[in-house]
Amino acid sequence: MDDWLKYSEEVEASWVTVDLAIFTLRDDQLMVLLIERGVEPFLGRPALPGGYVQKGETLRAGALRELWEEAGIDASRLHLEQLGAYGEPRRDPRGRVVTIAYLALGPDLPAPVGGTDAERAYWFPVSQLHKQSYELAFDHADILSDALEEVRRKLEYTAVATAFCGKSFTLTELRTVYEVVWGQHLDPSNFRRKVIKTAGFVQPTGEQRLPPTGRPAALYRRGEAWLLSPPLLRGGGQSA
Amino acid sequence: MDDWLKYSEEVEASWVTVDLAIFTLRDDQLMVLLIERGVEPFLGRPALPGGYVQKGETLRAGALRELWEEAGIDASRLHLEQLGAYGEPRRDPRGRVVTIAYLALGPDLPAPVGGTDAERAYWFPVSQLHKQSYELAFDHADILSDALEEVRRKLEYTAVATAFCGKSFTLTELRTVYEVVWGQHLDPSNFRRKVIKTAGFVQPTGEQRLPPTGRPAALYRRGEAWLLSPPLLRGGGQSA
DNA sequence: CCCCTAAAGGTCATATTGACTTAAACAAGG
DNA sequence: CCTTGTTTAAGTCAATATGACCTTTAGGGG
Repeated sequence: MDDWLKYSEEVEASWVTVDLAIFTLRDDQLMVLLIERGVEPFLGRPALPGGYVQKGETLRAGALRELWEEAGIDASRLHLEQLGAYGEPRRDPRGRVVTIAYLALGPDLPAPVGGTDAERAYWFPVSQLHKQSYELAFDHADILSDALEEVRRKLEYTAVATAFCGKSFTLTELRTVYEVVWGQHLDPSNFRRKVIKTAGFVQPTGEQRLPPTGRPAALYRRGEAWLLSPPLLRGGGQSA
Repeated sequence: MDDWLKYSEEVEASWVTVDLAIFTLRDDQLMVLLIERGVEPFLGRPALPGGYVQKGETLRAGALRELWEEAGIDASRLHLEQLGAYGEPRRDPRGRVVTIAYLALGPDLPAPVGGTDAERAYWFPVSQLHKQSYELAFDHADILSDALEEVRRKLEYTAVATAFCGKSFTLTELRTVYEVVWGQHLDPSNFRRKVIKTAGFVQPTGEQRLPPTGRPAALYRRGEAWLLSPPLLRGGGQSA
């Protein structure tokens, strides 16, 4: 640690945290997990779940642990990817805190339970975020906004939409993911055609599922491909 | 800082650094800026430029400052975007150091000059990186690999290729960027057609440039669009 | 058996792509 | 001042993909 000395005036120790923007679909709405902060600063304010990275812990492991501690969610089944680092000097009143934001997606997840630092945890509809009175703690509004944009873009050129579905799913369910996340209607027929001919996106399980009414739907599971080529572009309001 | 106390056993102070993967094109080769480390650890080994973030400094400002200090490059004209955070517990032998990696792109840049912590700085051809004997310090090989993949993907759906060109450029120059970065030949005619009809990608300046021989080429500048729709996909080896 | 519903599959005009050809604009050389 | 070489620019065309529809199929319930 010798060569740190000459920086003693300019370099400072930092604390590193992880924050999670975790999304799921509940009754055809895109929901994000928020907590009500149980400690200062921003006590009582809504925030993304997160907390300090611990000794010897990878960033990813820290994200998984915080999700479990603050909301009782086992993220091992989730899609989890890093979003980026947020390190504005004054983003945390307690000192220099750099946070690594993670993006998580999962199928219809259980109601979360509050944890140690979180008074309570709950699913909140993304569509209601703009409502005044909903000011998130720290710079979490920025993080959440970036996370949303990332999800919407990733639906286009990766198979990440399947992370919102169960192990097997119908094409209608998959299309609903796109419709809800993009907030636009897609033509069922054209959507089916594109998805099926996109190599490695989905593969039929051979089984079926009965809808409440109507013809049985074939079930699919994720294919091997992660990157979609060609991608499913959301053009300007079209239908597939 | 009160609530940090209860974590005293598990939470540790960290040092935050920035590292830069900066690319440019020099005589039709993709080059990355490397430095030879002038201090321990990894003294004498090649590495990405980078260093500690200072007090009150944003991460981005730290990246710009390090680039100037270690290679004498003024990055204010460059395209600079965050790549992600790398925080494996043992990635730095000196202790817990989390680095925020930045990706920078610029037009044919001047030969860099060595700085304080860098014995020397130099442009290195990306194509030569796999060569054994070229083992970068820390986890910089991972960062560089991620940066390369990011550049290649971003060429597809953003106008970032223009960052490799000067203020005005010919379509042949722009095409060369794609060809060098993707390592694949593109049909000049089809490339022209796509670029021109992609709204907001480029706009003609009205001026021309005389090539060493042949018909004058029209000059273009960047358009207003950042996201390309439709994107320029690199399919499977085709021509536009 | 008939009706309702949702899935699955088909049609068709238009737009886009990839491969290729042709025309245009300069410099140099005889 | 006409020819040649070279590079940019523009055009052709068959194959494919897309967007907007329509039709058929396979259930359940009355």
